[in-house]
Amino acid sequence: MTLSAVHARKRHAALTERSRETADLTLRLLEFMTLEPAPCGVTELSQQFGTSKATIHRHLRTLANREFVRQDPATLRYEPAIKLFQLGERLRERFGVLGAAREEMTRLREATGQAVTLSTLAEGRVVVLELVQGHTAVEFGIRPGTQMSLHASAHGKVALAFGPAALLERCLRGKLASTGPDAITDPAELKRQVEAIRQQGWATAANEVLFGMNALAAPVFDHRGAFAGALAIVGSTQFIDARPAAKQVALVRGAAARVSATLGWRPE
Amino acid sequence: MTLSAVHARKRHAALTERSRETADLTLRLLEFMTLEPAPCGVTELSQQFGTSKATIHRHLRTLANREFVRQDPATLRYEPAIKLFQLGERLRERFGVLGAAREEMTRLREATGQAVTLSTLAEGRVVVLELVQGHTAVEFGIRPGTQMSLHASAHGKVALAFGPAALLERCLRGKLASTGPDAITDPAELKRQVEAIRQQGWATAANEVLFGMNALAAPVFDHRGAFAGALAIVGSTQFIDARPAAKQVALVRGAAARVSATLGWRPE
DNA sequence: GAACGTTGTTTCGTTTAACGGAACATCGCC
DNA sequence: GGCGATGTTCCGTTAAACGAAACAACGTTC
Repeated sequence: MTLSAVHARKRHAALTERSRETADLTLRLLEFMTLEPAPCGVTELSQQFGTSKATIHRHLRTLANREFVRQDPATLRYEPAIKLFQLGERLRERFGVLGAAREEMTRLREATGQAVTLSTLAEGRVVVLELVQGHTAVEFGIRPGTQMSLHASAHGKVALAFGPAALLERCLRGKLASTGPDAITDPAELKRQVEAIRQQGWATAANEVLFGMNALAAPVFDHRGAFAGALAIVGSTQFIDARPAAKQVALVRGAAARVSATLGWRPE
Repeated sequence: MTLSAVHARKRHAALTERSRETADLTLRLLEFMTLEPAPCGVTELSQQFGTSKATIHRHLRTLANREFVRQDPATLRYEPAIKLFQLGERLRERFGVLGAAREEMTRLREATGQAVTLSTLAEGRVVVLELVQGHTAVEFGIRPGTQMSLHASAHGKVALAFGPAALLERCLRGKLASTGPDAITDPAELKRQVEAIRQQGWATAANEVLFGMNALAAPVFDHRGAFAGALAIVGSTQFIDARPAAKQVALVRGAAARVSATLGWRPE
């Protein structure tokens, strides 16, 4: 092995997978274009990724052949195609908790008048799976696909309290970024709160994500008793107090428990 | 050039992009795994795609590095990761008609009691963008991401009537597959119906998708007057008659018109 | 209206990285 | 304990990805 080869190998290992792989560029392109708000041009992308226009063009063609992206006939620019959305929806349906929760979500909305959200824990991330709009005048827009912070949201704190222990440990080790006015930033305080949430079986997060907003979340478990997600009502602090009404707590916990039961969970 | 090389070249041209491109395999893998209901194994995939296990493994690693797929630590099998869902949701939000319609959709649901769906026309396909659940006991599950047939659904027929003329032409030339009990299969009949829909400004499709189900759809236009999608109520034929009540028609058409207005459309 | 500066696209020879066979490391099962 | 699965790694071969440069099709500018 030559010296430069050794260096190349080292660099490879060091950067933990550089853009060595060609397919990798295709994936990066797809992701970039999806996060970009407007269609992208070949030249623009070639500058962005530091490669030639020819390469970008070839990759876009590959993506277009599989209908992952499309080219606007008028502007000649490229953008993600509808297929990506359709595949994403397919993936959503994989989460059993969603099917089990839908009915209960609308019922909870009727009972509370507030918007209802369902989240799940996937790959260590809390992601909103579904939203049922509330009946209030102003609506908070926690759209499906949104990723909630672990330490500064009701969904996240429920996941910390009832999800795998490793998740909490990792979260406590990391930096607790302040995502909103009243977000928790002290690890000790977080640990204390999570413990309380585990005891009481529900969590709130007033002014943690957005000022004036609160959520009340309860855990859902699957047939093995493993954490499957969180069900929550979300709305103005005017309707969901930092110390929520006993009735609201009972409604959310009840709904979550019934979803758990649908998933085959049986309380010991 | 050898003879086999000539053949290979010919095959390449004939099949209009075979699996020549390597990135192409990555995309096919991603799509296949998403449509598959359960996680996939390397061996299984290598048989499915007719390549070596080594190749499949390398591609899966590439996908995993970008977090498009994940490997179940327990079973070692691979499945699409949550990122795909998140990207799909990003894409959905690109459709302006969705943001403009959300409020009106819940209002229409309140007024009619039926489930409300919004579709758009993307790359010649009618795709359901959003669903607002109804208040009825049994719910029809037209989930977001679903692709509706052009000729045998209310959404599709509205697209044919108010979308680009080329779409209708192409549809009339193709075969009209029967997707439900009362689906239209005769091109002449379809042409006649589409004409009527264009005149009256709305469409129904009783028993076309599913027996006992009907939908009532009206078109939405953007600021340029171009077809932007369709708004519909969907429910049992018990509630939405094949000849729907005048009030229902007025409600749906009114809602669609207000969404159009939000998009900047002004009636001449 | 001709010259220019864009854009996306194509070609082509070089070189890199994708390829598959085979060996390897685990695991579960009989 | 050996068998038959699995997923993973290695390595020499070769095919396909690469970038430079030429190209074609617009818009703009002087």
